[in-house]
Amino acid sequence: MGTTKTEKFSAKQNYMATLIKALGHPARIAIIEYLVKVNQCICNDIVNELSLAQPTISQHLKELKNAGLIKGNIDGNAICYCIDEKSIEKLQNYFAKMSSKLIVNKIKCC
Amino acid sequence: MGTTKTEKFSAKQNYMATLIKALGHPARIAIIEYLVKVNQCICNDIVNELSLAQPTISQHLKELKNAGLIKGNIDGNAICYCIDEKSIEKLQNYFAKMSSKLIVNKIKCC
DNA sequence: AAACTATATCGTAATATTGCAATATATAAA
DNA sequence: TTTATATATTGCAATATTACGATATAGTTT
Repeated sequence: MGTTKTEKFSAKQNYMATLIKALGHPARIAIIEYLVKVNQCICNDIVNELSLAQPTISQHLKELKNAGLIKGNIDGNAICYCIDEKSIEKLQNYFAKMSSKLIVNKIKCC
Repeated sequence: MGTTKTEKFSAKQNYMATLIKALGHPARIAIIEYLVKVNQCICNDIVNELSLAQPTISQHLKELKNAGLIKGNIDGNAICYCIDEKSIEKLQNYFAKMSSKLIVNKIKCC
């Protein structure tokens, strides 16, 4: 009890849920939006931009990275982060497809 | 401690996070995909489609409804659920805008 | 090497989420 | 009006998430 029953859903459904869940927090939305704006930055830039403690930002970055939403490359003693565009494209495609299906099926609800 | 610091983020960021978070679970992804396919249905149809207990489905429907992703209308002794298309459109627009910004800024990361 | 900078990890408290049995509520059908 | 059908709510156990101080790790600068 208490754990998500992933085995009951398709691999695609679980994958999309993971990707979407990683963005389901305002701090991570803010991080992604900041990265879109500045293209690339180091963790400390985000710590200065958002007012959350460094370990908190680090933890959010880890989740975004695990989900495949961002990439991180070592750059001296810092780590340079940027968006993994493919993941955003996947999200865009997912919702675009869903939207078009909704338009086609447009039958008034109930 | 332990609570999301919503006051540190913009209303738009918090709103998008709420909408996205509601979809960040495979059961809710499956419910939405099912609703896209069948256009409208009652709770019991979903209970039969997914293999989760009725109270679990009811709880997921509540979350989807609170986030504004679905609508529910009383229909006899049942409740007819359908997708609120506006919310899906918002998600589509959000990621489409983000994608186009990423294409414009396309500078190799790090 | 010592001091500085940047980030990750550990540990922990507070809180939230997930899933379901039991039960309540409300309409429909017999 | 009893029975059946459909959904919501309550209560609870298991687990996950959020946030951060303290600390570890690793490269940079002086």
